Amino acid sequence: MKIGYPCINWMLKATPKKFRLASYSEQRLCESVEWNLYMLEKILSWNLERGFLFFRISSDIVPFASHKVNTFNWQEHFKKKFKEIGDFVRAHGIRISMHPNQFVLINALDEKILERSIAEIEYHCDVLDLMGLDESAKVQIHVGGVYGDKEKAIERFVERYGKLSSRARKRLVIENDDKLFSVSDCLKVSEKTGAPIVFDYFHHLCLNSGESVLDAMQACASTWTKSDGILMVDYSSQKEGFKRGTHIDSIDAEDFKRFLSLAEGIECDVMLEIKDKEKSAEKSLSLIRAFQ
DNA sequence: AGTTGTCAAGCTAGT
DNA sequence: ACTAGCTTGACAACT
Repeated sequence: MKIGYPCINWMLKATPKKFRLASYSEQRLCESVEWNLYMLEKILSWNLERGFLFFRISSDIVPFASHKVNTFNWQEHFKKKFKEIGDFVRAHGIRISMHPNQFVLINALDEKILERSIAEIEYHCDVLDLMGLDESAKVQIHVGGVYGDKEKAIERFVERYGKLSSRARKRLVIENDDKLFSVSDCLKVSEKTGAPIVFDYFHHLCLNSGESVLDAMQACASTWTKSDGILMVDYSSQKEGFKRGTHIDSIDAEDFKRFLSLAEGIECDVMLEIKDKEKSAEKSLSLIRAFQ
């Protein structure tokens, strides 16, 4: 079981450098990407020293990567650096994921939204391909919107999925969300597309069809083939006193131990989606050691 | 130097 | 009709 956290390391003050569309320039873009790649290297070695072998790379690593304003061939320009980081990742058996944001909706009704979504997915694939990572490095998205008819929304997802590039289909995985598409909905999508399912533990507690965590998790695990690697799990828990679905600021030891016993025996890599990032990740490692 | 409004993109539920 | 929330800060313009 590899443990990781998403995108940011607070201790290293490693947050991706961004800028506004209005300030776009090639120089600004290059400066940002250069910094972001430098920080990514820092994070990955920091992680390795402490035993974190799972990491989610921020979608902001290349600002405006899929925006039409960006005509710069950043892929070519940063090829060497991406490859170098990818070599490090492979040499140490680090697992990588990426998670495009909520604007990526491949079941959108609007063609323009679909077009932008595909461009964004292609960008994420570019990053992982440039790093030279195999198919176990994934790009995770949610099924998307319901648009008043869940069955039709699923059908649209399946149809659109079939038209994606083959490299996108190799990387794309779907994740159950907390409001619209549960694990059982995702299973329907997975059956028809072959896309593996990332099991989101917290989302499953928010939205399910009555299945146990174990059953849901096993069902998700069975959607991953050998080349996909083992099941990816997103872990978080409820921030008490806030509305359902709000992520906790710091890991809840009891809840995490409960998760560990529920997940016992299922091979998986766990991403801790918790606000204080590496701090909770470090706590989780000591909880895991105590658990074993 | 410190504060604050706003940021590429969309959906849904809640006010 | 409008906003918070989502993977959520931090850029950039203003005191």
